[in-house]
Amino acid sequence: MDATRTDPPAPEGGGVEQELGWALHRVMTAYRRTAVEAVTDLPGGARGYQVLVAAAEEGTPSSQLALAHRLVIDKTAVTYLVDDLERAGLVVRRPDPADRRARQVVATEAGRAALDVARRELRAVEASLLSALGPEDGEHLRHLLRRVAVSAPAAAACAATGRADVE
Amino acid sequence: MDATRTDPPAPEGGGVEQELGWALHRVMTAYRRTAVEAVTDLPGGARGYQVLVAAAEEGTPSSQLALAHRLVIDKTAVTYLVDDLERAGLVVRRPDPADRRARQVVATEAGRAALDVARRELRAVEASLLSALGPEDGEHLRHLLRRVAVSAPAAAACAATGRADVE
DNA sequence: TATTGTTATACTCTATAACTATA
DNA sequence: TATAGTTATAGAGTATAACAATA
Repeated sequence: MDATRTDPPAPEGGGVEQELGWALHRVMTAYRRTAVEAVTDLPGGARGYQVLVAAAEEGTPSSQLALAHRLVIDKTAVTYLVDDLERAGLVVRRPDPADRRARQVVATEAGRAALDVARRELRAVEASLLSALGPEDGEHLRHLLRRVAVSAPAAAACAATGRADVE
Repeated sequence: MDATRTDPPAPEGGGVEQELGWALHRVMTAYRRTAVEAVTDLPGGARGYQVLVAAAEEGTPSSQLALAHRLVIDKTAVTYLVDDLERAGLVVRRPDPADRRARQVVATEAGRAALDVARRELRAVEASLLSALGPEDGEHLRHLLRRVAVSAPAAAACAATGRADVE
């Protein structure tokens, strides 16, 4: 940093630094910032990466709507992301044999290769983000975050599924 | 939730659920979603709240630029947020006696009152978000997040301060 | 009638550059 | 020349509604 800054002196107890929202925003911002650089080759950036991860899973022929629910992004965004990934040859849309409305998104060989590369770079970025914690606390943070994420109501699903009972 | 969903069956080990980015995004989304409802009275939503928190701190006559650094939002956004908060009578801009270019942002009495209300509602929202963890693990997660947030490079400051040495 | 996927549209947040007034 | 604040603008990300095809 600079030597002539005016903002470092804020070590108080009641400041914004104590706010959960502040910490979440700051971590999220730092993560996004470094992550987009790590997966800059993938269409759709960090979100394209998540779609690719889901598409590369075996045994889970995800429909686009199921993808939207799991990734907590709007189904309209999934359309764009899959468009871009498909154009890049990383995934393909297959008709669902059981439901002719639905289309399964699966990764191609090129997609899996690209995913491997991206995953490695992303893991490095994550490690550097969590480097302030030791490896143990870093793993602990991942675990706690995952628990909260799983328990959090994916409220986006309400709009995505067209539920009308949530006035 | 609904009884006829198709996405719950994804309990695999290698899925997106293992991704740090997935957990962060999902937690952040859930937080933002509930937080904006909790502070719906405040101009600027969750970010307006953070500005108000900083403005209400004693002994820290924050300039707008210092605010931008701490909150990791662009200085141009601070202008809008302070505009709205000032129009609502929650903060005022005071000239910095030591630097006629700078303007200190301080909360008014009404601002402090609104902050108290908002803070209470936000604390309840946070508790419900972290309710899946016990009170102990919840506190632990806050602590770990804070450590990462503090250590994370506030890269936004580069653009905000006009540093030119970062290619 | 309800759901999957698509398109169109708007709104928020973010990022950058250009401008002013001070230093 | 550099900094604090403002304004304008463009780009992501997000949200909603409307539509076609299918269930």
